[in-house]
Amino acid sequence: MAIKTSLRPGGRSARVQDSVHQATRALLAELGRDAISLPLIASRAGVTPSTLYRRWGDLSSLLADVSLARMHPDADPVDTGSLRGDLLTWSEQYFDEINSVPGRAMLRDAVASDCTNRCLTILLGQLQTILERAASRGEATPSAEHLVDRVIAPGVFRILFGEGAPGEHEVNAWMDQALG
Amino acid sequence: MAIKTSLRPGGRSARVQDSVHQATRALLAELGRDAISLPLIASRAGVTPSTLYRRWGDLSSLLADVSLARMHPDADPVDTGSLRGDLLTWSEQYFDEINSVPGRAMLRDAVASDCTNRCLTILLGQLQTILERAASRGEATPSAEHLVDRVIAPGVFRILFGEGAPGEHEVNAWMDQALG
DNA sequence: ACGTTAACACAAAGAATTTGCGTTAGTGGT
DNA sequence: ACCACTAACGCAAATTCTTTGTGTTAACGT
Repeated sequence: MAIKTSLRPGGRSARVQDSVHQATRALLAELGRDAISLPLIASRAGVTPSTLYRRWGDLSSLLADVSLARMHPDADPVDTGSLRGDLLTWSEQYFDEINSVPGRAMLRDAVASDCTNRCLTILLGQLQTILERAASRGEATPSAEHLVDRVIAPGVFRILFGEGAPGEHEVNAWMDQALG
Repeated sequence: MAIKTSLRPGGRSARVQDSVHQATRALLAELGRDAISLPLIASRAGVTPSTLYRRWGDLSSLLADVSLARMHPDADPVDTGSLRGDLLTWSEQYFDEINSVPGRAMLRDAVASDCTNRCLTILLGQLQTILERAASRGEATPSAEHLVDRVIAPGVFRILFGEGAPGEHEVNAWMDQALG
């Protein structure tokens, strides 16, 4: 179910959201993904379950929302001095993250709910900052969409459907083809 | 949850499975994905809900199992006379199918449960028959995994995270690069 | 044919989800 | 600053889903 982008972002709604997000992260760390329920989060956050059901719809949507919110303020991708280096270190880190147990759980929740578009937006944003940095260095840059098609998509597909994250060698080959 | 590959595939288990699969397909067609529940399927199939919970675990796993079972006996990919033609017509059909509303629902259920490996197996099987046919014609053939990385993964990624299925022109370009 | 046990039925207990209605507190207008 | 409006929440009852314990059936091996 889609997250309701609150039409009234004022005091109380924001407080509830903060409280719920915080409770979710705490329980996620304490008990793990499979041991938490929506009423449990509600009681920890000091709100009634019906509030969460009306606002988020179900557990998957709430967890995806919380995970994606945690993703935003991550530091900018490291600057290695070259586009190729930036992309390689960033993608390695990215694949490692979503290949971890909580990472895969987040992916599943994101797919189950309907915030895959937010995932893509965040992803494209990260790539964009890398690409703009490269452009400011005078390097020739492909489009972010091209990188997604040639590198990110194969990696994510393997993590979701295949035998875990792609090897470093393979990512290198994909990257060469994408940049060359 | 993973599907329990019944250690006792004899009469009764098989009958129950048939009944459940049939009931699921019927309800899926009558009411749609979002209106069916596990107890509902159980009552239609003439079994108790606890049987379904013990055997399939949850609704996503059951639906994914039913969908994947429907996928197997599909006719072999059409023979267009060339590897490139075979792959293009097959992939177009494949993308159309998983981009449909029930197709996307199936994908979500497959990701939510743990039968993504079965998805990949079926996929590789289809590609393999196309590749073997091409090999028997004397054509040079890439590996099935390479095709997955270069063509299938980008398409599936777009359907899951992006703006729907890739255009025919784009698939053509991907295919050219994968084959050439 | 017989013993073994996986798979199922039944039912009760427990948890999650939905829903109706009253209340609180942002929001916009005066 | 005050007031009217209503989105968002609290509460609680009703419903539905899920789990679990126990007994029974029937498939499988010998």
